[in-house]
Amino acid sequence: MRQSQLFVKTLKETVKDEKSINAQLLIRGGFIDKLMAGVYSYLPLGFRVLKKIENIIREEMDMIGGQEVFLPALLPKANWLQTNRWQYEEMFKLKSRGGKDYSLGWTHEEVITPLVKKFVNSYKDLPVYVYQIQNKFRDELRSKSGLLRVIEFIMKDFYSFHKNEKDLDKYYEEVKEAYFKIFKRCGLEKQTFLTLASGGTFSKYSHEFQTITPYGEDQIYLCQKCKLGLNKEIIEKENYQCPKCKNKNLKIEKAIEVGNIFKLMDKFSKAFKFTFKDSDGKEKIVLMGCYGIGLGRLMGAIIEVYHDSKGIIWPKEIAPFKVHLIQIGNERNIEEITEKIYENLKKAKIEVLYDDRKEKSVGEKFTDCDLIGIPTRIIISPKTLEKKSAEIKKRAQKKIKLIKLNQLINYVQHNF
RNA sequence: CGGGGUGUGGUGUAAUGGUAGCAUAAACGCUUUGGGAGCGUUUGGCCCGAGUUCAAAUCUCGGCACCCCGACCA
Repeated sequence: MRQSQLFVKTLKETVKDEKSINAQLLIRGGFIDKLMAGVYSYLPLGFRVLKKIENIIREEMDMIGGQEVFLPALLPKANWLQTNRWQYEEMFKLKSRGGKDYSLGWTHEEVITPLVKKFVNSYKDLPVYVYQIQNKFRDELRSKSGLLRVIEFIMKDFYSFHKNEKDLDKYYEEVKEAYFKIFKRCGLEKQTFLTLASGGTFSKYSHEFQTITPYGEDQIYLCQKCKLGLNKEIIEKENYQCPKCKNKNLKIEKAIEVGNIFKLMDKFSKAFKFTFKDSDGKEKIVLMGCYGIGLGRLMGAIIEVYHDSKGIIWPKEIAPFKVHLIQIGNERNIEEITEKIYENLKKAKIEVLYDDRKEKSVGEKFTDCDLIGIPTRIIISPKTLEKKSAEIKKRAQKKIKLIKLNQLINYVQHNF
């Protein structure tokens, strides 16, 4: 993509109505735009990142047998009455002209449970794994911290249906592993810890995936021995000791909840009378699990972890582009050479953002480059051309390297 | 929802009752090209409404919006 054609421009200064790092950098870099408190538009660069995250999640969910669907966001009152959640405070409600009540979906158990029930009669039909990636609406009392707490957001919600607890337990562990893979691919492997949370009425524990950053809004207690995280309710219940390894050396860390998984057990299947005929001929209740990841929050969390004073430092797999190609100097031979490199990078299927802006000063191009945070920077300038080379620098590192022009594409293909 | 704060060109700011100014961005021209470069010209603004006053960006009231802390977040 040519930077000269990007309709969104970077901002030089911090905006005054955002304090959080993720919002500042995303807005200044032209990744997102705020429509109102807690509601953001994703702009071309930001949408590319979002799609990268979405695809990672999709691949890992498909890998464990997930079947992707797309459920409505506009939901009927009747289903919420059935589970007694019509009065839930965080739910946005609206009325049609004819006076019918609707809600915007803040979670989808009330849709997915009766849907799957329509097709499942026998133990032979189980288990079922279904997920979607879709907008959710939650009437939070206070949106805050940029993408970390919003009222409209894109969420991957995954639901599993099982014939018994053993099967649910086994699958729950598989999802846990898939989640670790997702966070690893997003660059958060070292910072993200499985954390025990209260399971509510469903089971003893639920699990959160907490990413440690100084700017997190949650607080967890990380066991220094087994690296299990505990939230506040749990440590009080467990008497300030890790329930897994009985260690008492717990360190308080600030963290962002980037995912959570629950065993719903029969809470929703009961409400919708979702039963099946088991192999012993008996009618039994279906057991459910649910597994969520907020995509925007994950994106925000990544920035809270990966940035410096100049801007974002995207992890490789979710960066909007792999390479930021920058032309310095407007002499015709420089332009011709850079254009050719741009075309060759595209032909080699390397995602490239090409700063072909003629009127911008060198300093501004560098500043924008650092702000946008694409992993690899390639510069073509009179200086590099003297040596028939291009300069390569990684965003996360200081050292620069000259690579001969005729080896450039090959080098990029094999090293990044 | 309780508390605190803030609304001035696209962005960032100044003017505290008396001519709305500066920087930056944008447009045009010329120069310039390894860390937001220079000169000249130009365009564009007081969140909304009511009130006080000779006079309101400034004071009062109401509304709207945004940020921060807390509560809330199966």
